[in-house]
Amino acid sequence: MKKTPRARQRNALSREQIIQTAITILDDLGEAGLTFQALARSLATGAGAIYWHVENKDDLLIAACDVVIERALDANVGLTPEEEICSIGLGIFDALDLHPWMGSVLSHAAGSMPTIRIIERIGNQVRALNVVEEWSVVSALLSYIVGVAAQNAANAQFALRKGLNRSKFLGEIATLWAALDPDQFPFTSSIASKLPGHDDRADFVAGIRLLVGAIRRGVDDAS
Amino acid sequence: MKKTPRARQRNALSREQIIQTAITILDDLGEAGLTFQALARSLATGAGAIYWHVENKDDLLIAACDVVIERALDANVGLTPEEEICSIGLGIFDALDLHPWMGSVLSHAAGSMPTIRIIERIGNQVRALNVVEEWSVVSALLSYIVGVAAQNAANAQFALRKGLNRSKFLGEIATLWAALDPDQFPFTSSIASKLPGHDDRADFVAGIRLLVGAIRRGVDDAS
DNA sequence: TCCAATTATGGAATGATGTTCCATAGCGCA
DNA sequence: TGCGCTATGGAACATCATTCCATAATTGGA
Repeated sequence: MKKTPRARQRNALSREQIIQTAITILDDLGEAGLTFQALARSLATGAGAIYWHVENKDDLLIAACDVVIERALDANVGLTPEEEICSIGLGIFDALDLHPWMGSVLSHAAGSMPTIRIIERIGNQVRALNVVEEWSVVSALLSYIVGVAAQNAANAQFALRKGLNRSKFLGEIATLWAALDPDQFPFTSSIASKLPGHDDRADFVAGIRLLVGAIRRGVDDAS
Repeated sequence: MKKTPRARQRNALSREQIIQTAITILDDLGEAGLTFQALARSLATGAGAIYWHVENKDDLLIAACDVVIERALDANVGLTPEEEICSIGLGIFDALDLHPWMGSVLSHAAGSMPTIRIIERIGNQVRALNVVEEWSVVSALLSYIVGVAAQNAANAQFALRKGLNRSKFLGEIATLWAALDPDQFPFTSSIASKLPGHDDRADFVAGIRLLVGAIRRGVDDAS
């Protein structure tokens, strides 16, 4: 037996501890706030020591993302497949809203753990719907959910970096859009006023329902 | 009159020239390849000079993105609104596939020019459909199109960075997924084999058609 | 035509970051 | 007690974006 992971140092530095600390820093200071120096300071150690437990920054970010995603997905059961898919989507939307740094991580984490977890949850519900092209449907739902949630998170992150709250941020964009040349950008300039009061979360669910409804209809048509 | 933008230096350094060179570098070397040093070398100047024409790297990236998006959107006319929306989506999908670096730029460019251009094009078509909740619909389409296209581009970028071509990359992920514990990840492990042969572009259009169809149906139901 | 102001340049400095290196400390085991 | 493995932490390194600054080119006015 070579593998005896018993107590090592006095104050053991563990991968889990590193990931948790990273999440705290990311939540508090945003994506740019997580540096190996800051992380080392928080953990009262040096940057080099962290690399013993973590491959590199990407590895750390994906691991952090995975922890949060796992938590976000463990709730909701006993609903219809359609409602469950909405619930999964909302769970991810809210998680990204709370942890905006996850957006860019999820985008660069193709095929890795956090994505797999989401696919698995959606996939099981889609399978329960007896769809023919399972993977196409799951792929579309995954892309929509992650894509929209990430977009929303990016706005939050952007607002945070500029020290504005969400509504101030949307107000600034609205002002910008309202000032556009109405001849060149008739639609965008006309829609500007509706931007601040807009409920992104509600539209997000509406989009999922649209997709799920269309899928359901496809199944019904075939039968 | 203070503003006389006539010929300045012998070999004038212009914003347009900088942006074009940046696009070339981004296409050739990927996102990480664009540094101010590399850009200065290509332009036979110093890094400092570039800052006279460009605010910072984000500004440059957004401007580069805008040029490509503008080109990608200037085609197609004379179709039905539904088909035009599909066509716009495909234009963006293909542009991101050809220029994978645009994915992360578009995600961080909320409310700025490239996004405005897309919204404008989609918005005009949606308006032609006489939808009640215009902005909600446009918002959903925008998110889906940019989200899915960016996700696809991220895969391409990731594959590029690992020196693999697209199918080798998908094959690697498929192997990874196939090796998952079937008890813990029944869906993902079962779907692994279908990953490499999968046509993302076709599914992308299918998703748009699903959304557009649902919107259309909503309009018909109301009338 | 010459001069001062403005516009523009390019290369050197700055500061921050991810990552690697390395001397050494803690710990289990013989 | 000493050998070897696991860990540690801080210094060193290379790379960037960005800022600074001395100075060149150009222009508009006297």
